[in-house]
Amino acid sequence: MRPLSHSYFELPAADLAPKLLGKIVRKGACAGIIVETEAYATDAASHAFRITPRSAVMRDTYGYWYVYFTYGIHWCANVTCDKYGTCAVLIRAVEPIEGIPIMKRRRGTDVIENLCSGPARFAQAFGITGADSGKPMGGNCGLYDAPEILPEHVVISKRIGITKDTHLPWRFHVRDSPFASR
DNA sequence: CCATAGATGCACT
DNA sequence: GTGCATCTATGGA
Repeated sequence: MRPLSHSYFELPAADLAPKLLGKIVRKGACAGIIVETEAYATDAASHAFRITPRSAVMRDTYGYWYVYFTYGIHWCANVTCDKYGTCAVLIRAVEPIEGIPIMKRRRGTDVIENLCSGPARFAQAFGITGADSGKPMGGNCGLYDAPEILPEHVVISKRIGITKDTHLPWRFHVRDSPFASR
């Protein structure tokens, strides 16, 4: 399994987000196919709207993990990108492929469709936390190459769970995937 | 099926 | 002190 070419991460988030659909994400014994992403740039909904110590990795890197804690409970995992800008792609849902028993144990459910169908569910199932933030792709945790999803199978819609700049069509998911969020 | 409330803690203002 | 790039349980139709 070949690591995703570093040139992918040079792209702005809105270009990279649909290209990550169909690619493999792996951490340790867990692996899956990315089926839903969102792009965040310097729009008002993004943590990069104003750079803080937490979000500085979005400005300073591309091809790194940016993992943040929210709602007192959840971790959400992004891939930083854009060689010349400040961007990240949020991984919102994944189709589980390997390490499914581990995911079931971490998530506390046997329902496969619920293991990784949401950004915090995915992070919990894969064991991704703040300890992974600020690290480059590769090693224990990274993205791997796989065939692209055909454009006619990519659904473009508005981002979910935000209150600002809700009009931007920056959510991408695989049509009819039972593993996407709802 | 849908809608709402509560959890829970940290970053940021 | 405010507000989350969320999830789950619960209650009603």
